[in-house]
Amino acid sequence: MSTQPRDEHEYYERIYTVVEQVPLGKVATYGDIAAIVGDGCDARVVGHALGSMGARAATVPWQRIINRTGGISTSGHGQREILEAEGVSFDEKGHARMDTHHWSGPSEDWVRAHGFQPLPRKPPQAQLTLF
DNA sequence: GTGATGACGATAT
DNA sequence: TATATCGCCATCA
Repeated sequence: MSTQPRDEHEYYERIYTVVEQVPLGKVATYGDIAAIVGDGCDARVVGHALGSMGARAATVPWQRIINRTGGISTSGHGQREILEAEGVSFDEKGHARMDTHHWSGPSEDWVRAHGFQPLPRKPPQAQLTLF
């Protein structure tokens, strides 16, 4: 089989499923969602998926997905206001406090149950002034 | 099948 | 830390 048996539409569905796992008051980056979905999924694909779901937006917390800089990539959708209503704090520069509201990722049990990939976190001591 | 686009990420300066 | 440039992959024309 050169081509994969799964439907192309399921590729986006997979992304929506992961995004729905983001709890209230938490935010995740496009890269994080892509990493969990795996299968070569990238941050750009996640952005397109969220913009192409249409009616699915009513059930998918797309507003909790922001770029790696903690800024809002969208405009005219009041995404920042929604996040503030969710309890997410923003910096004076318009950047969300990723250090406080960054989603730790889904439970490994959930990930394994759905056949997804764990969230590969970067080494924490790399930016800590461990002296 | 090729080229261009896009709700991005990482690295370099 | 912010800006600039390249790279990444899927979808559309």
